[in-house]
Amino acid sequence: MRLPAPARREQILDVSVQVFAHRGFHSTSMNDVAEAAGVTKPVLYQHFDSKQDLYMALLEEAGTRLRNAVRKAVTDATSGKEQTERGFKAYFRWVADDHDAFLLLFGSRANRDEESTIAIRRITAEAANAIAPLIAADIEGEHQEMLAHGLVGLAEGVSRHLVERGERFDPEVLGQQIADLAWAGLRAVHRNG
Amino acid sequence: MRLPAPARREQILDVSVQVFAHRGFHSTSMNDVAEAAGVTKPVLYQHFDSKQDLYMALLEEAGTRLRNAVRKAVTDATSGKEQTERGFKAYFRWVADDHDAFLLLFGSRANRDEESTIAIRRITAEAANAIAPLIAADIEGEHQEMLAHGLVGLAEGVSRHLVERGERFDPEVLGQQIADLAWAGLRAVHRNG
DNA sequence: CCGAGTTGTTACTCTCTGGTAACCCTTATG
DNA sequence: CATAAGGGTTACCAGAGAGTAACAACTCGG
Repeated sequence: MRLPAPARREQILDVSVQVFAHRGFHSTSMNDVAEAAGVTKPVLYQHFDSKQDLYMALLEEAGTRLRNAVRKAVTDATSGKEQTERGFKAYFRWVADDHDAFLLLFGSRANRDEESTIAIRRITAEAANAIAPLIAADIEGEHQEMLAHGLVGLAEGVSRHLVERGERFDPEVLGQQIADLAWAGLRAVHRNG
Repeated sequence: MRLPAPARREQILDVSVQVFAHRGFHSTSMNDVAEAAGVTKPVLYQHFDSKQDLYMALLEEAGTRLRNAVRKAVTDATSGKEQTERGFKAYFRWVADDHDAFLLLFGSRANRDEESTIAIRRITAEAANAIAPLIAADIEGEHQEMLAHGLVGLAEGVSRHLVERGERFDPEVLGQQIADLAWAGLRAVHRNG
């Protein structure tokens, strides 16, 4: 079945995010991707310079979708607590909806070389930076950042556990719970620190 | 420099944990490992059946050290809160001491194929199972497990952030803080859930 | 209905690297 | 000083997979 170039490009992105998400970067050959897309290898190279290039495009897209989802949710919240709740809910909604993208970025099969490591680290760092200001302002910056990365890890750990076991979950309920945990936890650190 | 077989085996393990930790599985060739150990490839195959076999041995060792460290610390604690504190402190002490092992298991360069994914998942699951009982008993089992994985992720996120940026930290102080966060957080989930 | 541009395929090349066969040192021991 | 025995090396094989050159086939405007 023939497709116009832009459509084919989109289809390749759609298909390859699935393949890479489940088998990882190194275990997936360009032939695998091509086969999954119903074409042959050279077609891939008409749209992407290299395997790395294709992979980076996927990471970029996934990261953007995550960022937008959370940013949009957090925007019109008034209190810090509300931001936290909305943020986590939006995050888990993204995980539920964009399953393969989650696995691509944070799944344990996400084999990473130099370049992709940096890309993923950047995405994680962005998430952490978005969270950092929520943490009590009288904690010093470096510390804030560290705790923020902890909370990102918290959400990541929960999601990975659920997604990799294929368990269903309600993003609203889950988000509320984890937000509660995070919020109360942060206040405790604040008090005791 | 010639070495007796057991010593050579140990040396290979020592050296390769460093190499794999920093460059990841797929980006590290057996020649790289051999070179780092100051020998040639066939020597490696006198001690390990395959690259995978060597890698699994490293994961196994690292996992055992982590498990022992935490288990030992938690053993003679009376209250759940004390267990939490000791557990996290021991964990961060392990991270600080066994740097490369941490990166091997949880670093973002930890490229994983089928087999190693399973091994690492098992280690993480063990950690989570150790934590699960600490979580208020009136939360149902599946939920407990999920929160436990979240806390593992929390510690992982904090460690990764610190280790990959090469920042120094005091395991006692850090462990106390994260334990505070976890403990207070769990109680909040308990109340609100 | 024709031909130019675009989509796709076949059939390679080339490199990298895991793994091995065959051989060479060094050391200890009677 | 002969001789195992074990530690180590050189030089190779074979497979996998990224990337490409050359060619085929569809389709759409004129």
